[in-house]
Amino acid sequence: MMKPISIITIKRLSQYLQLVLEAQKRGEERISATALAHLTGVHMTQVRKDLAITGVVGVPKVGHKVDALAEAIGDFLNWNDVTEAFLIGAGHLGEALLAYQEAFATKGMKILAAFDNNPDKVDTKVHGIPVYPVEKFANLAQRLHIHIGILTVPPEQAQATADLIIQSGIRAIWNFTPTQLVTGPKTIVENVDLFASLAVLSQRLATILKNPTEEHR
Amino acid sequence: MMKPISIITIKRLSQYLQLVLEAQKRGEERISATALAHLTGVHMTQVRKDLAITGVVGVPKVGHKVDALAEAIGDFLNWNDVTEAFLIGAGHLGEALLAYQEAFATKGMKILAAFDNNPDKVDTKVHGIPVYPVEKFANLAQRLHIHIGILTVPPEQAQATADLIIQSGIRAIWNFTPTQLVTGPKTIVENVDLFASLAVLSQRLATILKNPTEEHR
DNA sequence: TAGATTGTTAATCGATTAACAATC
DNA sequence: TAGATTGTTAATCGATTAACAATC
Repeated sequence: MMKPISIITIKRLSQYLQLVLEAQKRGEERISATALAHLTGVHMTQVRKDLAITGVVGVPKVGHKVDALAEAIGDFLNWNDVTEAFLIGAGHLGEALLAYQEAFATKGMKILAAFDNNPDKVDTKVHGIPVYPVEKFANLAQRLHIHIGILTVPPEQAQATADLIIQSGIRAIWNFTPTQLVTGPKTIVENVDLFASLAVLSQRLATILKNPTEEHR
Repeated sequence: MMKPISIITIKRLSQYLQLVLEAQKRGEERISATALAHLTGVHMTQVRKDLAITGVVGVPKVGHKVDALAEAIGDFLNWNDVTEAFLIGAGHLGEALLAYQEAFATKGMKILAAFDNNPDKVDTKVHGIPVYPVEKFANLAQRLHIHIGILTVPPEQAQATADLIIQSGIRAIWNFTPTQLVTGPKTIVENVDLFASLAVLSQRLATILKNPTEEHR
C-alpha cells in the first residue's frame, strides 16, 4: 500500500509537464531536470525526486527524452486516459470553463454536459456543450457513470448541489465556489479558492508597499 | 524585520475569515478557534497559531468576538483598504472575473478598467466596467498608480503582456494563464493554475478508482 | 577522458501536532 | 469552583536541501 503523494508534488509535476510540452512543441528532443529546475525555480534535487515518483529514468549527462518524460508525467497524473465530467452551474464562470474544454480534453477530462436552472440557458449549447435542467443531473450522471462534477453554482447553492453530486454517484468534485463543502470521506474535493489566492496577493503586496526599501525574493 | 508569513497560513486565514463572516451574518457574537478547527479540518493548535499572527487575542473559555476577529484577519490580509486593479484580456475568463467585482471589492480590490485588443470589446462596458484598447494600458496604469494587474490573456500573449504590466509600474500580477511568468524579483506573481488543480483532482481520483476497497481520509 | 547529469542517502529546515500552564 | 478555551513551549513529522557515488 503506497503512501499518498503530496499535493505540492502533484502541482509541481503539472508545471514540469507544461514546460516539457512547450519544449516538445519547439522540437527539442531532450530536457534535463536541471533545466526544469531553472525554469521553475524549484531546487534541482527536488525536481529529480518529483520526477522519480513517476518512474521515469533519465540518462546521466544527457537528461530525459522529452517524449518519454511527457508520457510518464501524463500517465502519473492520469491525463492520458479520458475521465468524463458534468458541469453544474452555467453562469459566467461555468461558461468560461466550458470555453476551455479543448485544454481540459488534452488533460484527460471530457465535459459531456452542463446543467443549470435558468430557462434561458436550458436546452441551448454553450461552446458546443449542451445545457440540461438540473433535475436531469442525477439520472444522467448515474447512467453515464460520470466521475467528476464541476461545481460553479452561486455560493448559497454550493452545499446542496454538492450533496446532489454525491448522491449521483460522483466521487470527485472540482469546487469553484468559496464554500467549504462538507462531504463524507469517500468524496474527493479539490477547491479552486480564488479568494485565498487573492489573499496571498493582497498580503504580499501590502508587505512590500509598507517596506519599500527592502528587497524580496 | 519580520519574517514572511507562509503562503499556506495566509490561505487558511482567508478560509477562517470566510467562516467568521458567515457566523457574523447569522448574528453570532462569538466564535472559538476550536469551532474554526472543526469547520475547516485544521488542527486546533494550528488555528490558534494562525490567528495569533494577526494579533487578535481571545478570551479563555469564551473564544473570539466575531466582529473583532473579522476585522483583525481582514486587516492582516489588507482587505480593509482599497487596492486598485486593471484587468487585461477580456475573454471568457476575464468577463467571468469582472462579474465577481462586488465580491472582490469586499476583499479590498477594486477593478477600475479592463483592456483588450478585440475591437468588438473596446469601448464597451462589461458588467459595468469599461474596456479600453491595450495601447492605453501603460499610460493609464501609471497615471492612476494601479497596483494590481489581472492577467487573463491567451497563453501565447502571457509573457509579453506581463512585461507590459511590469513596465507600467505595477508590482503585483494575478496570473490566470498557465504560463510560468519570468519577472524580476521586485514583482509579485500569484498564479491561479487551473491545470495544477485539475492534476491534483485527476491523480487522486485515479488513485481511488484503482484501489476501490481502500478507505482514504 | 572529463564533466555534466543522474539517482539516492544524510542533514537541515519549517510546519504540524502534542503537552501544559494560565484564566474567565 | 470546574471546565472549556486560550496562548505558548517542546516534540514530531514531513518536505527541502546538501552531499556524494555512479555513469554516459
